[in-house]
Formats: sequence, structure tokens, C-alpha cells
Amino acid sequence: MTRLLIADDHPLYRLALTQAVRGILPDVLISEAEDLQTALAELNANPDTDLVLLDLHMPGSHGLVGLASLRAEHPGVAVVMISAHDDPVTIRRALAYGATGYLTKRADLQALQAGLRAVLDCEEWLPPTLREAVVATPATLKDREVAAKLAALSPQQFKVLTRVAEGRLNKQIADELGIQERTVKAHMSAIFERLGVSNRTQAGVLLRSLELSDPSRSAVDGRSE
Amino acid sequence: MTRLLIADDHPLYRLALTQAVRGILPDVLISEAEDLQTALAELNANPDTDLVLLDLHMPGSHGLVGLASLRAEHPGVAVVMISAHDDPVTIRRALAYGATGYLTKRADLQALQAGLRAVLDCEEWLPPTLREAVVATPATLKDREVAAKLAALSPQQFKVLTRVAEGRLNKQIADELGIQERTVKAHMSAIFERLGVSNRTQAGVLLRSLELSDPSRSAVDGRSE
DNA sequence: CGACGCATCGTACCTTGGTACGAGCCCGGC
DNA sequence: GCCGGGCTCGTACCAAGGTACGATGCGTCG
Repeated sequence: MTRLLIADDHPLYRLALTQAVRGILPDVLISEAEDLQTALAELNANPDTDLVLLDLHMPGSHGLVGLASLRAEHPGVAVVMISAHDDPVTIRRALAYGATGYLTKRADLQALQAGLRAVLDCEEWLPPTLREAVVATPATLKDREVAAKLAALSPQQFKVLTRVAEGRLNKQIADELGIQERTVKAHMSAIFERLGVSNRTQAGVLLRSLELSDPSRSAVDGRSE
Repeated sequence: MTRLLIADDHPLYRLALTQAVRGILPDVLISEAEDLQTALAELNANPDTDLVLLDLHMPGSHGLVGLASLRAEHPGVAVVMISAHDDPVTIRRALAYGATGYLTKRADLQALQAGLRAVLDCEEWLPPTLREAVVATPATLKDREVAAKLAALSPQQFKVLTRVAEGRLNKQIADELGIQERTVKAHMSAIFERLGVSNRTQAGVLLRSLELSDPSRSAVDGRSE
């Protein structure tokens, strides 16, 4: 039985995605999440999930941070990005950080289902109209380095890192993860070594470089942070 | 006598810009810089500079960091961004962080000179083909907040902040700026208060949010960091 | 089985960061 | 002239960060 997780902050779009999936896989198990935190919780509850459809911009995950988090804490599950922000550079970066594919929100039902079929067969998939542009823009050297470094972190180390990037203290991180501060410090030392940095500020900056500004979240539509 | 600074890492493009400027202002004084550091040094040497033409992507300044640095340390001089990356969102962000205008590298000589004339007359100027798209995309709420916070910093505090964002220690910053570590600490406390953060990691992340990924700097063309 | 990596915890020690409170100098604006 | 802010430096103190040593149990993989 295939299991699937749809992570998008728009309920209506989750519904549309659900129906699109059921159209080609009638008896699939589908979970939903409206922010990154619940998405991670869902994956913990159902570690046998096969595929995650992840919105590029959702609460708690601006840009590629969410992708990296999912990949770090659940290396086994495939992640497909979904966004209306069809920038070849962004798509290329998403692939560099471990996305199996990229679905554009501009796609109609047929195109969407074609993409879903492909990724469910464990194939990499990109929108046909963008494929050429994407393969023409190789990943940045920096992106490749950062992706390799982040991939070298253990799941728990990545959790620590995300909290460091929020500016949390070691003590706070320890409380949030239910471990001792000494253990956090041990993780920190390992993180510094693997990321090639020498203190927490550099580590935080490095993770935050995965963020993307959200063009749709402007000052007039009232959707504040 | 008007004085001008051209900051771009391509010597040939600096030459082209110089000639374009001389075409409309024959006896202008022009300085050049190939990275952000020398650009700041040039401004220190010539504080009476009227206008800076600043490339969006140059060594030491990815994205809007260079713009913010110039604006912070020399609030009096106007800055015009120059880039081939004609994204309305990016342009809007540049304006939010204090740019007086935006010149596209795609422009021909006539268009370039028209833009130069406008900004030399202290007018805001955008490429005609992009003007409509830019005014249609208002600045992000977050951008406006960050811009306001950074504008509240004193020049020296901003210098400290840039070094914090590089992961430097207080002692290192003190040595680089030729001051005592206690003074750095005093600046740090002031920075935290004005930025509304509680530690250096958050401050570094905040400044680094001005960075933009450089689409042209890919992995194949050998131009590493 | 044995080696390895992960995650956890332990002790001890030193460095760095950050706050509190105070103070002097210089400069530009009211 | 006075006031305010920026910049600098000072003392003292405590919190937090980071290192170095080691140790345990657990699961995986060859």
C-alpha cells in the first residue's frame, strides 16, 4: 500500500492534489500537513511513507529549508516540490538538495497526473516546458558543497542545526529535544566539523542560505509572517 | 564637479560604463572598484562622491549586502544597482534597501545614458520595460522591517554587524576595526536592541537574508567562490 | 561476530559572549 | 550654549559556548 503526504498551507490546493492522486491511485493512503512541523510529525507517525508533495513556501519552511529538513530526518522518503515559482535556478537548487522532482502549480490535471505517475515510479520528473531550461542551468558550486555537507549530518544533528539557525541557546535546544545540554554541545562539535565552520553563527548562516524570498508574500495582501 | 564610482568586477564593463558616462558628462571624475572592499575604501578616500554604480553580484557582496553596506556607511551618496538579473522582485527589494535606481545590463547605450541622466538629476529610475512590473510588486513586509532596522544602525555598528555575519569573534572584529573588544561588545548590545534580536546568530542571519543567489555563477564555468 | 556510526551522558576546563553601570570625547542641530 | 547621539573605553560579573578526554548502549552492515 502506497502512502503519501501532502504538505501545503492551502486547504483547497491540498484537496485538489488529493483528488488528482486518487485519480491514478484509487486506494492510496494520504496524510496532510499545513506546515513543516506537522509534516515532520506525520512522517514520524508514518515512517513508511513513500512520497511527500512539499510546497516550496509554507509556514516554518521558506524555500529549501523544509526540503533539507525532510531529507535529513527521513532520507528514505522521496520528496517532490510543488510551487508556482517556476524558476529554473530554483528548480535546479531543489534537485541539488535531494528533491526527486518538481511539479508546477500551473499544470492542469493531465500534466499533474503525468508527473505524479512518473515520481511514483521513482523517476525524476520536471515539467516538460521547463526541462530544457533546467538542464541548461547546472547547480552552483556552492549549492553542491552545501548540499554535500548537510547530507553528511545525522538526523539529530540536523535538528540541532535548524534550531541553531533560529538563534536558540544550547540550553533551549536541549529542552526542545528532550536531551541534556552536554549532548547538544557534542552535536555542535560534530556539526562544526562536518560543515567546515568554527562557530554557531557560521553554521546558522550556512543553513539559512537555503532560504528563498517568497514573491507572493508581499506587503499589501496582509499575509504577514 | 560631479564625482562617480563604478563598482563592477568586469573591467570591460567598467570601461563601457565609463565611456557611457563621459558621453553625457565629459568632465566627470570617475573612480573604479572591482570588489566591495575597494569600493568602500574609494568612498572613504572621496566622501564627496555623488553617485555609485554598483553591480548586484561582485566579490564580497552577494546580492543586496553591498547596497546596504554602502548606504549604511555613506548615507549621503546615491547608489544605482546594475545587473543583468532583471527580476521585478529583486529590483523592488533593491529599492527597499535604499537604491536610487536600477540599470539593466541589457540596455543599449541610449537607454543606459537616459537612465544615467535621470539618476544624476536625483530622480528614481527604472528600465521602462520593467517599470510596470516593479510597481505592481510591492515590497515584502519583512523587507521593509529589515530595511528599517538596518537603517537605524550607525555606520560603525553596521561594520560590526557585517563581521558578525561572517562568523568573526568579538576579538577579531576589534582587531580588524582597530578598537577594543569592550567597544565591540558595546556595539553588539546596541545592535541587538535595534535589530530586535537577542544574540549574534540571529543578527548574522538577519543581515545574510539580503543575499541573493547568483544565477550566472554556476558549477561548470569554473568561477568558484 | 566485529566494526562502525549514531546518540546519549559524564567531568573538567577554558574561552567567548553578553549585561550592567559608568564615563569621557566629539560633532551637529536646536 | 546646551543637548543628544555616536564612538570610545573602563570594571565587574555571570551566562553561554566550545574543547578534550572518556564512556555506554544500540542498531546496521559486511
